[in-house]
Amino acid sequence: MPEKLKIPEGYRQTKQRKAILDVLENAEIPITAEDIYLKLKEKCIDISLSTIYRNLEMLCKEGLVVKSYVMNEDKARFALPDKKNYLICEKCGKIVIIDNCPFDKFKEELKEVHGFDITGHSVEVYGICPDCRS
Amino acid sequence: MPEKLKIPEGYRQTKQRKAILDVLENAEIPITAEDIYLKLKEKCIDISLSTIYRNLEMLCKEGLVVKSYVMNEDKARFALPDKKNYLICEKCGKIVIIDNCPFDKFKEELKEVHGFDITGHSVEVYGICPDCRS
DNA sequence: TTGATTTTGCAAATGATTTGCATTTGAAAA
DNA sequence: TTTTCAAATGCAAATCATTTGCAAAATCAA
Repeated sequence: MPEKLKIPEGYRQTKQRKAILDVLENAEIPITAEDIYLKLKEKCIDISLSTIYRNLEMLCKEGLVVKSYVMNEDKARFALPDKKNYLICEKCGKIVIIDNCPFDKFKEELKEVHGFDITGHSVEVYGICPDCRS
Repeated sequence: MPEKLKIPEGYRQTKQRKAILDVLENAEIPITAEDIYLKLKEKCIDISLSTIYRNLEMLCKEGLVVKSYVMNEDKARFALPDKKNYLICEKCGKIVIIDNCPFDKFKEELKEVHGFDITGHSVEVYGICPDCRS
């Protein structure tokens, strides 16, 4: 049961904003701006693409959403932070979320070696999914 | 001493192709198509951007080059596979290559859990570099 | 309810990347 | 070496995701 995300302090509660956040909360995998547009259109919520992009930008800046790119795709994908690490099948494009990303263990080591304070990371793993292998 | 990369079998040896590969071999970090264009212009090698993009696409398909995106940047970066994992400073944008990516150890686990045959991965880590912290 | 301010929608602008096509070039064959 | 032809290039135009300007609509505090 995912706790409902709140629109960050200082921003107004618009129905578009809430609708976008709602789509992101219910998405299984990272989705594109257009995916959001279409999903909302299905629910008869009319919203302009620029509004979607503007909100996505705001949500990323506030850290509620993470933007990423998939190889050979020409558009950005957006997801809540817990869905930012994923496997992509090179054949069919299927995306599977990696839970419990082991990368966290590596943060300390990175800090020691490079002196960076790590604030976040994004992992994309490519492979062939079971369905495509057979 | 990096061994000179060879243009893949089945493709012609053009001077543009060799020049692009040469720039990539000498790059410390992932670079953009335009970086390549400018670097070659410095060396008085005139080449069109479309040729660069076409070759980059080919090199990616052949696995000699890896494409990636950096958050808040609007263009793709390209690098040899050994430079595909990196740290990015959120303040100054500095990029530092991660050698010996620990992710390899995780491949087996991913295969077991999700059934994917892993073919590659890309890791971007964000943080604040030592210079920007102080 | 009002008013100041934020958001939105629309259409136009942007900018990286792609594509069509005529011309040039590499390399296999003669 | 010369010939031959598919592959590669350069240029300009086309694409297409994303951004931006601006007037109208919506939010929310007073």
